[in-house]
Amino acid sequence: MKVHFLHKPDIKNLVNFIKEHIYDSVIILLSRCSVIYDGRAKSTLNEGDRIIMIKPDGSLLIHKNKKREPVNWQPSGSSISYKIENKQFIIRSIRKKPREVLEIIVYEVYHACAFKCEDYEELNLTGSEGDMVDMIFKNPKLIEEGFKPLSKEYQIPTGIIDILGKDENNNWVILELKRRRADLQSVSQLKRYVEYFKSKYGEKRVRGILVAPSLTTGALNLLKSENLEFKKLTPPKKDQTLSKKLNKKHNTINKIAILDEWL
Amino acid sequence: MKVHFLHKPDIKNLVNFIKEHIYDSVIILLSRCSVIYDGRAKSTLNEGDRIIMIKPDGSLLIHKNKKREPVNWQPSGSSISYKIENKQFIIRSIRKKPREVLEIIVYEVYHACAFKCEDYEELNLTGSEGDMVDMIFKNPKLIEEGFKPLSKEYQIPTGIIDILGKDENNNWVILELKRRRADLQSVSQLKRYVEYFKSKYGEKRVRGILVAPSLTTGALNLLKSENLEFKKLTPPKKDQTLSKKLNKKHNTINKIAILDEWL
DNA sequence: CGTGCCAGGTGCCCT
DNA sequence: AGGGCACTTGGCACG
Repeated sequence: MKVHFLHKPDIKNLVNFIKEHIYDSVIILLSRCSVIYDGRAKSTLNEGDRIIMIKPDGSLLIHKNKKREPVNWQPSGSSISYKIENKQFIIRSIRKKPREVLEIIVYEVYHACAFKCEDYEELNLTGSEGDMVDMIFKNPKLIEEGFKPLSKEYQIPTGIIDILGKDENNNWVILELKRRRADLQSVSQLKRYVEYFKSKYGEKRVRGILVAPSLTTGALNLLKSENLEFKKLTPPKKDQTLSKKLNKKHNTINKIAILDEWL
Repeated sequence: MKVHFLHKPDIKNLVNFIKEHIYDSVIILLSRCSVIYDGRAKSTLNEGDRIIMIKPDGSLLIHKNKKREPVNWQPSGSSISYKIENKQFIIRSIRKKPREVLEIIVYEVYHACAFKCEDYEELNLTGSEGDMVDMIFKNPKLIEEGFKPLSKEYQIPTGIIDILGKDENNNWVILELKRRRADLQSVSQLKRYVEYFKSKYGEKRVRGILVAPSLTTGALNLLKSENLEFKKLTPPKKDQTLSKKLNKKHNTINKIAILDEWL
């Protein structure tokens, strides 16, 4: 059975339900609750309707009716316990390191379900910084004619250089890549690497290039005043076989079932 | 009615269910699905069991059985459409800016619920950077004897200074606060502000202090080599009335119902 | 483990 | 709308 559920369960049935499915299924509670959290920070949340999700890996999410982010949570690896107290159901999640305690006072559960969530597929994502790195190593002249990339993720005391290379005049070239619009922080990061290299190899022999699809105004100003350079480059989205397949299927079906309309 | 649900719905009932509750209730689908996303990046996710959550504000989450983070999502403000295609249910979410399209091919819905999620309470959180700012303004000698904070969030061309002040010798003092262990990036940030101030007021008249509970090794090294300073300070967790109340209640109840045990 | 840093980061606040 | 940045950031990869 994929899904078990209880509608408006009494507290006894709820406890048994949790006991049966915890650490095995994803448990979802549509509930009225309040939340206390104490850990890296500390928070309280008064009584209201929320969705509680408890995953088999110990992660716990409490969602409000808005936004992508949970209002409270505990990451995977946390351990769950629960008890009845004065006819209220209390869920406690404890994270060991750093020590964080989350406590949910559940006043009412409108609906509970447990989902034996079987999933053997991983996300296949493209268009990230790593794809930019690959692209530049395959085709270095995207940076400039004569650019020779030497190593990626090159470690120095002040951080990790995305791509280290040399230009046609044998100057060191430090690339800092950003998959999205680069900001002040990106410039500071590049500057930090360049300054270390300059202290080692001399002012004249080191260049720093920020590689990104665009720049904020502040970043551009700082970049110029620091004699750093900018190269416009957008992260590539690789052709994904599956994506194509699904889209094709999609299109084929469209021809057959023309009447289908988006609602 | 707080919660409506369908167990193992056929596709027609499912469509009506969605039509009835979308943009009004939080809809949760326990489903087998695949996902295509194209926007800032691009991804595919093959068939598997996942939890789909659609909130009234247009945010959409697709959760696997692990981790705190959704595997795919769309933030609030996105618009949802859906249709039947070859006996499969397809959900499409479109975000306008930046343009991002998410498409879920739903092969099977094991269970669907819609939750009229009424919530008038906001999270009350303490222990954040803002609390550190307040603490320092209330008690400036936490930084050092004679420190005078002058303004918070002081804007300069290269960013925003957390706290700007003067020391007892009338030097400018720039504080960069971190609520958690400070890293290389924190030092770079402070350095960026300090360098702007030095270029305006001269080398000798400007100090930079990183204020945080601790430092990474790399950050400490960089800080020292840049003649910046460190002041150990941990963000305060304010006494939260509600938290106390709940804990007290909790304790009182414990005395009454001693037999309750954590499971 | 700590260090460093990317992320489709998200969300908040300010101009 | 763009900028700057905090976040209980989470998550990953590497030493």
